[in-house]
Amino acid sequence: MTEMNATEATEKKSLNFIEQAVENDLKEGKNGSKVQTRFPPEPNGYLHIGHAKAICLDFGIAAQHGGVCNLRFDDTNPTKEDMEYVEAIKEDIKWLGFQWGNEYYASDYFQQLWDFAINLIKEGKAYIDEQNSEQIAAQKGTPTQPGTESPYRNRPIEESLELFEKMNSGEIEEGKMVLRAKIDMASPNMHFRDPIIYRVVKTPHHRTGDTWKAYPMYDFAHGQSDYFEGVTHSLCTLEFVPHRPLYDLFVDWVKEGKDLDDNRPRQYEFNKLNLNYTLMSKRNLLILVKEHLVNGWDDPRMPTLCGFRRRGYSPESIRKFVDKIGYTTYDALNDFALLESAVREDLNSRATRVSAVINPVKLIITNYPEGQVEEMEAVNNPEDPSAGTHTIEFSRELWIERDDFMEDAPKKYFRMTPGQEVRLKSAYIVKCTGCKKDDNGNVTEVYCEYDPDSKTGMPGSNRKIKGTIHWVSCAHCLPAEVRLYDRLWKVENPRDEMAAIREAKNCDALEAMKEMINPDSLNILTNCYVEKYLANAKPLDYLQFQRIGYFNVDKDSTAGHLIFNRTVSLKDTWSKINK
RNA sequence: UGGACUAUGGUGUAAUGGUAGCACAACAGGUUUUGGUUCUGUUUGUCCAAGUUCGAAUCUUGGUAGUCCAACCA
Repeated sequence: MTEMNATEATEKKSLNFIEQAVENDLKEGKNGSKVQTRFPPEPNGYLHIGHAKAICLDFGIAAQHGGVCNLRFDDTNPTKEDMEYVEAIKEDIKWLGFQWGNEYYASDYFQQLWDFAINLIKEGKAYIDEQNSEQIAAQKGTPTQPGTESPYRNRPIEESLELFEKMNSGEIEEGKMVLRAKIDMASPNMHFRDPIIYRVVKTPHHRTGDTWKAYPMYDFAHGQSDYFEGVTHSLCTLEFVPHRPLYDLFVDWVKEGKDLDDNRPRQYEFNKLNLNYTLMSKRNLLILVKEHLVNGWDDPRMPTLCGFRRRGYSPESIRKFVDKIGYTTYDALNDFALLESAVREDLNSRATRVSAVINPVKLIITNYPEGQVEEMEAVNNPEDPSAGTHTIEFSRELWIERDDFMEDAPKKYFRMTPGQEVRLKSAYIVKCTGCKKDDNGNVTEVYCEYDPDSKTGMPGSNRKIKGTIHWVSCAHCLPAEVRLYDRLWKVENPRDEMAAIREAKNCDALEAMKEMINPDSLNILTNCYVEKYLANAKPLDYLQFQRIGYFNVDKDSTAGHLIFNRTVSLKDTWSKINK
């Protein structure tokens, strides 16, 4: 854990149920009172915020007890995996603020797992099944009915041994045979009904190439890998609860006499993250990317960590959010507003305040001398005096937000309207005198007169003025593109909704997605102006466009074409009143 | 109609047999050179029923509702 901030570290709170279980294990002296965890992603996609929840726990539990958390890539299915994902995953974990101990790969254990499988065959605990997947599935039974035994279940050990070698040598085609553990076809736990533990895959593996043709399944790799590494607490999400007895069984088998009874990994399960208006599963995110419904894994509308990063979320805000939602065994649906409150809270304390006008209309100060330019002092962050100030040029012609002028304003409108005084942030108090309109009645220019004694810092500025608006000087600003994001999905629970649509329309995932997607999730504004101070802003410089929201420079931004992403808007009580 | 798991304000989460608390959201007000921030206050909750107990959100039983499990995915 690298950069925990003070509030995170000192905020004392009750232990979650996993932390309590770990404390308890320690007290009982299990695993020699040692803690070791692992974060085990499959390199088949980019990490999303649900993974962040797992990462915070895996690394957090280890750190709490002076243990280590290793990174282990669960790369047992070469058809889906790629080194591109390995690199991206490592980058995202580091960005989140965590450092793993060792970097392991399940593929490093292929030989050990193979040897173990051979032993099981020799002990009569595994056999080669030559049936196809349909036959095997049919014999599996149903949750309410026991399965039936494969005709190959009791074949001679020598035969299984020989065929297993052939599965790996390339002589056997994919799907023609599998290795199954001989357990219990009548078990109420479906995972015990002679689970497939090895299958043939001829796609080259991203690390081991074509060395192997027979690959272990998840259930046959995970527990053993944990055991090989010395993992004590194997933390995963709730859908693996039914796998736990199998996890324990295989660990028992692989340990067999080789280690102390108590020295073993134990699986603990917590609820995975569900966010409303968000689709989380990697399978579906992959469809979004492949079908170009979004612009890549790091599209700022994606719930991926790289998406949040590009959008302008800080790693601290994501950790804060994860900390707030907690870990339980309840299948919760979290409110996206909680994540937004976490990022606002974090960015409020650190973002540099700047001036940007995203929907401009010209303001002319009719009594301000033409050609005159003043340098005004702008506070970088009122929450943090040490952040200092920067200068911003002021002149006769300014851009202000179109929203900040109304010819006929309602009673509580504190902004620019004829006859009303308003403060230009960090500059002068002005009184609106009117506006000019085109033939269609659109306002083209707004006019005002300034009070020369009211400059910020001078005594004359200490007047009570209801409204303060931001501005940039027309002759001293930079054009910019601003991208406003809204939720990607129209429905609150896209996961359930998608299932419902697919059921009702008998359609594929893509079609259901197209029906749920929010057509207004991206709004590109090309006619924006920002103050010159932003000429050299970089991605990951956290910014607040005053009175608008938090923004971040997009990775595609250039000096000649500035692009900003809105991370999240500021809370806006006015728009609520106005409704 | 098999097994496993779960149920606390709108949402999430605490309470470990002893005052139901916190955060977000919502609402009202004060402060404010961001209608931001901040501060104060308000509204809203133990799924149902029976039992055990001096005492139950917590333990028991029975309901009800939800989640997961029948991939040669992880």
